[in-house]
Amino acid sequence: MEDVAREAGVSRSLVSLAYRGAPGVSAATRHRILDAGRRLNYTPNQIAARLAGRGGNTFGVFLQDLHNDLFADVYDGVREIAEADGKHLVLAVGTIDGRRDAVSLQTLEQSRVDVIIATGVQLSNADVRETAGRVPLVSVARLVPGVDSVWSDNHFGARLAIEHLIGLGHRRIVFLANPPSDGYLDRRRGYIDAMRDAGLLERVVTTTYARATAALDAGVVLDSADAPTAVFAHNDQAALGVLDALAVRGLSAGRDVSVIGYDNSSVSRAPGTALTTVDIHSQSLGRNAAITAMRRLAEPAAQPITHSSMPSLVIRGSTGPVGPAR
Amino acid sequence: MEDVAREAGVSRSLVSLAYRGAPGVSAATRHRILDAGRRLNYTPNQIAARLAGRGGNTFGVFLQDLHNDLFADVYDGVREIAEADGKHLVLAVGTIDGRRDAVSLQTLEQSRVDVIIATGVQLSNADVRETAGRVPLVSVARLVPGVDSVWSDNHFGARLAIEHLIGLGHRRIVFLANPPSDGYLDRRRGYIDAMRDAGLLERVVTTTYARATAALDAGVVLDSADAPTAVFAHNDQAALGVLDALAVRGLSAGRDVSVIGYDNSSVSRAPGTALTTVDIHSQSLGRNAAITAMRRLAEPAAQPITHSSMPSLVIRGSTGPVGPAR
DNA sequence: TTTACAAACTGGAGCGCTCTAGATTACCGT
DNA sequence: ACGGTAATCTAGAGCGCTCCAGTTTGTAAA
Repeated sequence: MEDVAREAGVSRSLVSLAYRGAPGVSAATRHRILDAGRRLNYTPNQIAARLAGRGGNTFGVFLQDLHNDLFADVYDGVREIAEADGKHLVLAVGTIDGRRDAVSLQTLEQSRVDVIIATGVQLSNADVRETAGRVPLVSVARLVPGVDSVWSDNHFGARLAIEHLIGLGHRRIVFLANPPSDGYLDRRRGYIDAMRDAGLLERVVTTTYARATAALDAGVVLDSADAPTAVFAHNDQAALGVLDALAVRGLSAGRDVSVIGYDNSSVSRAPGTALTTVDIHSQSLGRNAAITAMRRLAEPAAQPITHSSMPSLVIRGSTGPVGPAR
Repeated sequence: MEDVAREAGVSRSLVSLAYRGAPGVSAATRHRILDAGRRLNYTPNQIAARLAGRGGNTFGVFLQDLHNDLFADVYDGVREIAEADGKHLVLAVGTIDGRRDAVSLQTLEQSRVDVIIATGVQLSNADVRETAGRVPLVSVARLVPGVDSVWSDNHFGARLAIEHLIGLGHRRIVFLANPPSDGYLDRRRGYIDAMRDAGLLERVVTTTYARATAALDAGVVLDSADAPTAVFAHNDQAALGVLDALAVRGLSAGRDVSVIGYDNSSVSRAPGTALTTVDIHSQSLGRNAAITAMRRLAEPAAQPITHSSMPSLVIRGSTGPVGPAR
């Protein structure tokens, strides 16, 4: 920067302003500076800028796993808003078993991002709250009491799914559940409540977040004596696993067994998949998370913000009336 | 850090060493320091560390798109190696149309990553070479002359695919191609060469990197008068698009029309998809990219490294003998 | 011409760390 | 007891930028 300043015959400060597009630099001088920079092959040093600067323009984004489309959808939403506002995004990726979550969040913290937008964190509410105590954090698609949350009503969504199945005549409906943990219990509860209300027997089978495991666990259920006529999966990845298990058995989704997912991640939209699912409007969740993050930065001391939204049912080919066969 | 030093009764330098787990700090002192840090709620500042430090432990990773499993696979491979070596990873995500690639790479450059590992860049060879001139760069799954590349022989892979189809009796085989651009022409050439060698007529239909577009373009082909009995897609995403187009038309992949993809991204493995594809061993590509990056850091002036590997065919359910019907 | 005020520009302090070179302490054998 | 080596520890410079508090220049009103 020193060199560029000398080359352009101005002070370092002015070079800084010019590169940031800040006001207070005449058009002619700005042009002269950028030209000099180009001649000297100068690239501003983001790192130094972030150390010296006041901050406020870097968002950290935590994503559980890159193999799950949902998180890509959320990211798209965050990016749309953040980018329009000139914010930088720093990514941290977790693992499907959640074992790296703490480390990944710590990385973001140590990179001094101004706010963390976290989706798919598998830490306990208490742990999330703890990091949120040190750096502003907005939780996406999960309600963490006391922490900014952009959230979709999972209890209601699960109800929506079950009522759809019941409407189709299904009575033996199993819930293929995520590992029980703080913040991810409401879909399960929604299922149980909906089943009880209908006077049906609930049956919960716990699986993991991995598609392959879900396929395995679904397989066991499908092969059991009292196999269900419908399975409600805790998310789309798991539902795809169910579809896998069906395919292996030569069974047809929607005809032989109905399967319904959750998230409406973009993969479920594909005609080849045609998964009936509960839409949490993930991209919009991402957008709202970014907006919430900005609000938080503007007012660091404000009360925790909770943005709730209602999911909706998207009916595709993987659900259908209960057939005579099973 | 100053505060922690005072609290622990040592110098700032020693606090630095203690937090980095560097040698030259007695066990007792280290413990005392970390304890003091905990008491004061201290978190090291990565940004300041990177500004002051010598560098060499931060990798930048460019991924084309989070919706394509291939890139997640590559990332997994990179992460495995990088993490084992204590390297930090900084991510930059492009867009499916490649329009943001230059900006994303610039971001990495400005974050002063020590080396960029790039997969799915849609810039020209010249442009890639230019950034590679300013910051060490290793290109993954694409051969950029003059730039470190970890690459799989696409020409050979395409041949493998076509020969498999020909072996099954197919003669009308269309190639659903990616937009022609530097570095992504070899699958197309491999297809053409293989077809010519077999005395067959080549038919190339260009599509994009988006699954939905591929479905559309495949649909047009499938509906045409001289519809093919097999389609070879430039990658798995496009192949999934073909599967979508088939599903919409009530056609069965493998029975009515054979479809073969490219990449063996993890989604193609799922039993519900069962896509025959060419395996580029993406995770291994990622691992080798990380290793190459380290080599480059160790010897900045060495000749460009090219790591080639041979793809292999993975036969699943989406290909089969040409039927009587079509 | 003088005064006033905005626009354009500058110098220097400081962000929180790492690194180098040197000062201190501990420990060993003789 | 003593030099010598290794293990600890410390002071201070500097990484490349932004920010603050000015100083200078330009321009319009008096």
